[in-house]
Amino acid sequence: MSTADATILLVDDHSVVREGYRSVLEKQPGLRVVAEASDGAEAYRLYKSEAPDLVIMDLSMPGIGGIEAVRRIRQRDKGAKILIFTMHQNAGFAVQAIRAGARGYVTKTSPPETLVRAVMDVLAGRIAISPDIDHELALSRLAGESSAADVLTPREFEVLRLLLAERTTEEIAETLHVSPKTVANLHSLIKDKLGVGSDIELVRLALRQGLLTQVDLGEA
Amino acid sequence: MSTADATILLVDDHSVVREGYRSVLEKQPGLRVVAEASDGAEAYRLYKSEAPDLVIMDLSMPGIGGIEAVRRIRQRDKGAKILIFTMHQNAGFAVQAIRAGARGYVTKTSPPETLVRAVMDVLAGRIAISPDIDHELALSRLAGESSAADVLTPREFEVLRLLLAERTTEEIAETLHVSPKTVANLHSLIKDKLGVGSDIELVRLALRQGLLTQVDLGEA
DNA sequence: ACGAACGCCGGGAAAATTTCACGACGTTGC
DNA sequence: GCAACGTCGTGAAATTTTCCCGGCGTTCGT
Repeated sequence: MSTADATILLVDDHSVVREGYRSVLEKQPGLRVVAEASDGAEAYRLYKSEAPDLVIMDLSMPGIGGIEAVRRIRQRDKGAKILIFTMHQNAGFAVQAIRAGARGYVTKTSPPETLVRAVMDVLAGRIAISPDIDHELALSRLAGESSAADVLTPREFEVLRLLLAERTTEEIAETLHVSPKTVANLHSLIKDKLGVGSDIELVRLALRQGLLTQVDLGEA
Repeated sequence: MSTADATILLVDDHSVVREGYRSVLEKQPGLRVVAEASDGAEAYRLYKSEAPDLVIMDLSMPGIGGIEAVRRIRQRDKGAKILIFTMHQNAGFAVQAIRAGARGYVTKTSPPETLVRAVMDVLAGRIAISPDIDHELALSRLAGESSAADVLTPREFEVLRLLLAERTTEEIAETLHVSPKTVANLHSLIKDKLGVGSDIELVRLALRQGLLTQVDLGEA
């Protein structure tokens, strides 16, 4: 393989799924998978040490999620090329990911060609969005639809995600390395921005917008 | 390849993910992937036409889900061997799947060896459960698996229902003709009885137990 | 280059809520 | 009849939420 091969870092918490990416990508000449990570923190570490040309990242992962990982990597390296590859066929997530600095968003239901095409596009400096998400975005645009993703800043959105996923304010503060006070302030601000008065309404809103899927309810 | 190869049908709505299964499985001698489906209905059709020795199936898919597909296949063929391979690390789902007739339940976070091992076990007629799910099941068994419905008194249950449906403590107090303070007391007691620390967890618990359905969320 | 605007972080203090301890009342059941 | 329990409520303490504030860094328009 040539020294001009584009190097790739895969990030997904399912090893068999990474095997799938790898299998598809390595059939393409000019691409080389050089590292794999199973969560956001590991992704950040490997990005620093490997400096890959492209990161392909899932969104839902334990600990710091994909959005936060994108934010951190881009904060360190403004030119980083990150392609989101996820099961979430949700325009709100796509908006957040792109805002955080991702250069592409492709759903896992897409055929392998779409993924390969997107990888090439992002490597060439273009933004890549899979057709189904294009459609979602078009629909939400047409509907006027002010979603959570539109009114919240990336940080707020990340905190919202963790509020829905984790347990206590303290735990969230720790994963984000900020003070519990900050999380509490953000929590309050989020409810204000979304126009809900209670946490219960907040969860209902998140459910309606597909931010929390019924199957994503975690352990018993 | 020998005619004694075990034939496999893969069912998952993510093509790149199927590529992962295939890559892992075909490294094993004696296994042969003979068909792929991307939803439950297609899985059923292909099961009938291909009569594979084993089906590896995801749970969350468009249209009829994995559980329903298992049920249909088993209804047609009581000896069908179906292994669930899913992201849902949830004991409840595992119980449902096994009850429906699946012979194994492995999470996608498991290493490839675990999947291969489970495939072999199921082909040999054994039930295969991945270690993390074993653990979940053990925990829920130990916890005595208390559902909201049986630890709460009728009044508490009613208040819970209203908490999920209405907006404020005051509104609930009015519909019940009691003081807001009483509602707050009950609210607190309910969280205590159900062992949750926050309203967010409370909603998640309610969702898991089917107390709040997605359709009940009002308008978009 | 500069100021304005905004996102992000968190302290302090007031306001509101949650939690706890306690008692009253009625019903059920042994 | 009396013990156990569900229901309702008060008051006070503990905790959380909310609001207001300033500091810091980045982006953006002029």
